[in-house]
Amino acid sequence: MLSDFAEVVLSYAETVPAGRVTTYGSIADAIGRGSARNVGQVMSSHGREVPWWRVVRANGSLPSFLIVDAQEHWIEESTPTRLGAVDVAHAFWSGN
DNA sequence: CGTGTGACTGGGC
DNA sequence: GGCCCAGCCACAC
Repeated sequence: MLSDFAEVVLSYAETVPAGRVTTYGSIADAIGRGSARNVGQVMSSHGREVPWWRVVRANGSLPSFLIVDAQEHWIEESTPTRLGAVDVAHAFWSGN
């Protein structure tokens, strides 16, 4: 059973288009609930059901145990990256 | 109801 | 560039 909060976070993640990314803090901001940490917690427990590689840290990175898999997706979706992390300045998606 | 926890973040040094 | 720290807030105990 997912909490309402988790459901909102996951559905937002689903709306991020391929080749683009959004950040933990931005999601919390966009949905008007919780904080970046909460979003991270949701991704930790339920991220497997959504395109989790399109949800990154504010600096474009992800925790080490995911970075390798994420890079494969980024390459496949032509997401702009730089030094192994997403180039947030170019790939950031604000819900538009 | 109090505490601890965390795929986080921005600021200070 | 890096490290440390306080603030953040939903959730499980």
